[in-house]
Amino acid sequence: MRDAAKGTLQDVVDDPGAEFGPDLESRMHDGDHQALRVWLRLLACTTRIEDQIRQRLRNDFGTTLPRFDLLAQLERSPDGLTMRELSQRLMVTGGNVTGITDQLEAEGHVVREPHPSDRRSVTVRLTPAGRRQFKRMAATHEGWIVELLAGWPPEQKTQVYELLAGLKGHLAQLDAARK
Amino acid sequence: MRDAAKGTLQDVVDDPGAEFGPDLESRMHDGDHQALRVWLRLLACTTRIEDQIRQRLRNDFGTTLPRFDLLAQLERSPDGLTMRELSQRLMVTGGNVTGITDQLEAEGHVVREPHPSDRRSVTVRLTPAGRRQFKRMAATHEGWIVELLAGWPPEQKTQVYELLAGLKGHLAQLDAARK
DNA sequence: CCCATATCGTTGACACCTCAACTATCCAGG
DNA sequence: CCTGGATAGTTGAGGTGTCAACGATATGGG
Repeated sequence: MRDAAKGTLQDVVDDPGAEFGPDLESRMHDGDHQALRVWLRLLACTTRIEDQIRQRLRNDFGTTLPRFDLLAQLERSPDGLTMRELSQRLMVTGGNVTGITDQLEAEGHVVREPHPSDRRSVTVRLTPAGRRQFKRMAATHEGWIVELLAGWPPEQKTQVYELLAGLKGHLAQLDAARK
Repeated sequence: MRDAAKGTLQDVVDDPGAEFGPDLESRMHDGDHQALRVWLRLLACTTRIEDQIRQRLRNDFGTTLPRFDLLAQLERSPDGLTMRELSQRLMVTGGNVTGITDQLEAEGHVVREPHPSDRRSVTVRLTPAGRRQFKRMAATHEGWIVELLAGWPPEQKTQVYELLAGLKGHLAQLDAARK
């Protein structure tokens, strides 16, 4: 650890990470590994964007990000999804999906229907009101994302998108190897 | 919306985002804006890494990510930090910092001390035990990050790091303009 | 048919996180 | 001095998230 002559580190060390005010990156040390620097910056950016979206969803639509996310998944699955499928797609636990679905059901945005062939299972479906509400939010939401990501010209967005594919593939591979 | 002849979109549309199994990106539509695609992939990657770290911190050290983050901030501030400073650096609310500090204080990892000149304020400081515990975790943690980001060769890490600087600057600018 | 095993969804305990309200304290203008 | 407005930290309510335990149902091997 802390091998100052590591070579590949040098190209990134010109930036101690303190140029945009104190945030997660302020936990960085000069000798820290390149990967840690990248990770903290990635995390800081993602968190900031997520906070913006959460706040705007609250102010403009009186809803929350997880509710919006669940509606978004249902909206592109006209036949509905099981709790298990929702859990996988949202990358959260089943217990969590139960709670969010309870909320959305109480609001009248989704319904739970018995699964035709498997009595353990439940199919969650968008109501017409839920679909309307989602469509109304989705357009605005997309505008927010465009605004928040305007720090990148289109070519750079493409570049990031493709770089992230590499990371995503590696993470999926680790996941598969871990089982 | 949904202008199929937008041109700058084309370079990224070859990838419907369904190649790594169902996750957040499965909420994508073919006509969606490039920014939305980038955002969902960014979010999916960050979430996956965060989940890994959270799980390993739990299994190997019986602690949580927010507690680790708070210790990390204190570790590089030998004179301690006020609740306000912690709140800013961790990018969470003050009430949240109160709770996490309560936990860490009960565990004997940090202490609250009265601020010398401002009686409203509190200085939070690492105890020797807290410092030991953090150092033990930090080394392992860095290894995890290196492993999880191994999907990128060093040049690509540098590239991402620099691309994210642009985004971060833009977001900080939006923040400043919004007040 | 029966049973071991696995899966689906829910529940409860607990941690995290935000917001809004509140107390205590500081500070600047009168 | 002293009063109004800002700031530091805490509290409580409520949504989000995890994990572990649980009942109900499915399924495949005897």
